[in-house]
Amino acid sequence: MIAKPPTLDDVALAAGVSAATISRCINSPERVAESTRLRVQAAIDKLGYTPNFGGRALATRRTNIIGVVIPSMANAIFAGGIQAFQEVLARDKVTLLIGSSNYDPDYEFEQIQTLLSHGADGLLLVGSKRPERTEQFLTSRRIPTLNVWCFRPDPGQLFVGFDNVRAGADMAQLVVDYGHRAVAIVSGICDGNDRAADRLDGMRAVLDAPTNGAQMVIVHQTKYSFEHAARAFDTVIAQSPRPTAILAGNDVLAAGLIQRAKELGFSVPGDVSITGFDDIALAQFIEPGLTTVRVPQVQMGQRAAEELLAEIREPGTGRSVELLTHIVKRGSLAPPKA
Amino acid sequence: MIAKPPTLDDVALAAGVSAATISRCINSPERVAESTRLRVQAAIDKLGYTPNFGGRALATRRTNIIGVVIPSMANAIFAGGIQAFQEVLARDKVTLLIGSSNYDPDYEFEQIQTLLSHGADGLLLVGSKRPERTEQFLTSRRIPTLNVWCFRPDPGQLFVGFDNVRAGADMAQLVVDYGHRAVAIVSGICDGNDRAADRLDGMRAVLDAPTNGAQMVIVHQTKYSFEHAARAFDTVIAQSPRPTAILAGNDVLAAGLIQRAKELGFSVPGDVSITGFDDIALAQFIEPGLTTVRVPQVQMGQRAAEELLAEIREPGTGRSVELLTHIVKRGSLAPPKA
DNA sequence: AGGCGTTTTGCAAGCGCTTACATTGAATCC
DNA sequence: GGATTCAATGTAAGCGCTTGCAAAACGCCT
Repeated sequence: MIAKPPTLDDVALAAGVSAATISRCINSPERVAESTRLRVQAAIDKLGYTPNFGGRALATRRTNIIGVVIPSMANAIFAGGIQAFQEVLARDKVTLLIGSSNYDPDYEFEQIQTLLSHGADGLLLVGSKRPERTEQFLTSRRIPTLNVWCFRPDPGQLFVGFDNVRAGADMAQLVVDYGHRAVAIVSGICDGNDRAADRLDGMRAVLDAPTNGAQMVIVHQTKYSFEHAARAFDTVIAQSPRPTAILAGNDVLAAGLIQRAKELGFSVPGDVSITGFDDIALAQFIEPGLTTVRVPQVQMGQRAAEELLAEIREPGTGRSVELLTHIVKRGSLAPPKA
Repeated sequence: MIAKPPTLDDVALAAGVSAATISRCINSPERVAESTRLRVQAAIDKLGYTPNFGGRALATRRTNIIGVVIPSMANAIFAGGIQAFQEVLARDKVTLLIGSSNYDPDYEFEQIQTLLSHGADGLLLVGSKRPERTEQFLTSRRIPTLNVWCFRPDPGQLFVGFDNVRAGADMAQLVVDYGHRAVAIVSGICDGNDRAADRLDGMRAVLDAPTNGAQMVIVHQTKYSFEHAARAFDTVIAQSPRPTAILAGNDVLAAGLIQRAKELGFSVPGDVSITGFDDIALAQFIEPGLTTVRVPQVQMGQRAAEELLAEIREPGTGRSVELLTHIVKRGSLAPPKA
């Protein structure tokens, strides 16, 4: 015997008022007389009523659900930011619908469609560039969308993030300032990943600048995994001239590089310096500690939530926010020997 | 000029058929003639139609959304499992609504309510024990619910997990077998966290068994953070007799303990052995590598998805699954000196 | 050509909620 | 005391979709 959940009408009957009054009790209690409100509340409690989601969504055209597509849940990079994002949303009873794209633009598109077909009121996406098809879909649907982990002076879009180009350049500059002349880059795969591409661009610009006297030995792109990073190390270290520093596109890569380096008997930073990007928890536990770019994850998540909520409630009111990164110096970067 | 998204009727008009036919094209294409289906599909594409979520939810009483409440997104412990869970669900176009409880039963209850009020068809929860109030709410709503990260022979509930008691006992036994006699435990906070409590119970049972000749020096409960773990180390190491091994309730704690130990000049495992639990990515990067319990996260996520889907489609068909853990030996556990 | 069984399609009744508008009744003002 | 306000409540029209039922169309047989 399945008890069908009570509906508005059931409550209305029990409280001896019309359904509309119940609805008002829930959505704008101030428009209802104190006495009736109490009576209605009693009926609601007695029946254990909760509003039906579909009915409400249908009538209001709002779901209070925000969709999020992150490249991956499997590593810790996005976790902190999402946690902060969700905490802010939870205050407004807005909930997260989450999908992951595995760094694949096609799959990202699919996830976006799924999220929207599930009624998301707005979208949080990572990065700024996506295929034409996706962009079109997004604009044609006029869904409030906010991009994180990047920042571009693009008036048409909303960003809460930081300048990957500059952050990459900063790190490269630091490495050059330490005296490294032969430098390698192990980047994430840039195709379909503007953050990786931007970081790489920034690093490249510095290393290629003739005034720095540095040489970019090799740029190696690989997937974000410890195993791929280990293999990348083998390739990179075999170059000639052998790089005295390796700039990694993120901390996962850096961790993999360091581990492999040690495995092969290279000392870090003695034989080779290695830098990361993101400052995930891992960075401080690796031996040596990872010199890396700290990304203001929590702040990014919070601001993103605020701006996206604003944009959803009143299109046009969300603001783009540029956050700053800074380099955290630990032991993995040092001047080259001799 | 806001273009209202096209509705079924719009498509019907465009294709010259009735709305019902469009609906059937989408939901059971085999019941529609090839020729009309093509015509309808063309109209759908032309108008960029996507079904309205509220309408569909209202009519079918299904949302294809599954709610998940995890204790925290901020650390990596649950990420892998959730990723696997979501991958399986994505195949069936089911999406995840995620909330986090911050290890607080009250907050968990709130999140559960929010998820259900957002229309979740089913629920994935971590752990098995929750306050009476929560249990009642859950059963009164008859929502298909599956618990992960634990396994109990409770016929009324659905589990896909492992036996934390046994896993904890196994690790304690290993430590005793290595010859440790003075052992400390740094556990997560057990109140409201049955996984932590179970692990602790398992460890305790072994250490208290008189035949083992071991002594449990102290049990210290603390929050899951590196900082808390560091402080826990200070307390634990000051006991007398000084423990030669510390069993940590999870890897985050273990990592914090090891870091603090090294900071204070203790060698691990020379002066003190430290073990973890969960085998997160961090475990292999710490120096020394962490001896820990590997939890079959991915498998757990996948099976959980399958069983929960089954239970939702046909209540009573979901099965509980017990998975096995095993210990991964790395460098952090060794026999005591002398 | 008529009859039969089998698709294929349309009709129309909801699903549960919100909200513009109408109605009621009480309070306020000349 | 009657007109005027205004707050509190009710009425009813959707919101967009699914689905049981009935009608129509079709293929095939006699």
